[in-house]
Amino acid sequence: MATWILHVDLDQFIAAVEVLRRPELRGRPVIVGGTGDPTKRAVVATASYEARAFGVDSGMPLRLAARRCPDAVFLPHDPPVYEAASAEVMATLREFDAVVQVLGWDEAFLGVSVDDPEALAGEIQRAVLAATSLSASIGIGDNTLRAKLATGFAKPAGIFRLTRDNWVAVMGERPTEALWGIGGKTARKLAGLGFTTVRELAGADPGVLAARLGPTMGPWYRTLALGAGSTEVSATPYVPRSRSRETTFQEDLTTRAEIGAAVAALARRVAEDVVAEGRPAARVAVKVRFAPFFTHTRSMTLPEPTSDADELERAALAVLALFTDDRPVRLLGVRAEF
DNA sequence: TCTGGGGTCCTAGGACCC
DNA sequence: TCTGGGGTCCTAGGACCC
Repeated sequence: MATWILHVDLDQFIAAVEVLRRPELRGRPVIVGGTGDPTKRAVVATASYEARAFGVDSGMPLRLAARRCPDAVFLPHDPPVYEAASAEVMATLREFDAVVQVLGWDEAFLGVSVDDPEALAGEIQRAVLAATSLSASIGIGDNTLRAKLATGFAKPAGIFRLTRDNWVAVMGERPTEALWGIGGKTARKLAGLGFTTVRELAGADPGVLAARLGPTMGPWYRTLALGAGSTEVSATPYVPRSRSRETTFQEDLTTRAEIGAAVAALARRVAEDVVAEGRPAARVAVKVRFAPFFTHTRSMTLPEPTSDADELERAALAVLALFTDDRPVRLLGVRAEF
């Protein structure tokens, strides 16, 4: 039996969960994000395929989404409901003889040993659908990178296999940004070096990449283009390195008093999360996004790690005091690092 | 395009120490 | 002060992902 990595990814997950509890919305453009009011400061969490046909996608400001798709149904983001649906899906995946590594609400890698991975993928899709009424796409790969990218070709509701045998044929002429780990900024830098496609990046000189993109990241981008990825899937529970809370205000804050009060409130929410973690925080960071959209972060190592709400609040206010800019503030955030 | 919230990891410069 | 070299910690920022 051979070893395979399967990447299971739910289709339009958040929108699909919302449609399950409002069946009358099936087939309509549905956009989930913020409070569901498209005139507010917020972005799209997930759009249904019907809404995507209008050019609406995740991360887009709700106001723009409303302009592109005025007839869409806008719904508020409701994380507890998605967490519950996600837990059901993951429990279903764990019923299979597989190592399950959860990547987020709607994704997981499965490490499996089978002769016919497509047959297993089909069984998984049917089991998830039966248990949750949700549709999943499944990528099959000989490592995690290829399995993850394969899912993109499987959507919606399909199965696709990507291995060393078809890597160049499938990926070679695609832009470097198609790789998992290369975004727009890096793609532009790579293009500046003459590497536009995955095939070109695969043939790049690691030394050139290191000089321009850093000693670790530069050569790593080339290995991505070669299709290299981990063959290990780990079920080890995820241990967070930080916990944070942030808020974008509908109206910019302008006074020191209201900014201080908001940071104190965020610090106390973070303190609850730190207590829930059961480990003390070692650093505190404060993020300030000034109008129109300049973001700065300042941080401080605590004299002693702590989980105490008063101490974390005091530390957050001390870090806030390091900011001297008095422009209006549109976002504040507090992060605790362990 | 008036642009969320919650995370991770890497880079680079300066402080500090031996 | 005609003032090296290496290691580690702290901090700010960047890029990416879901």
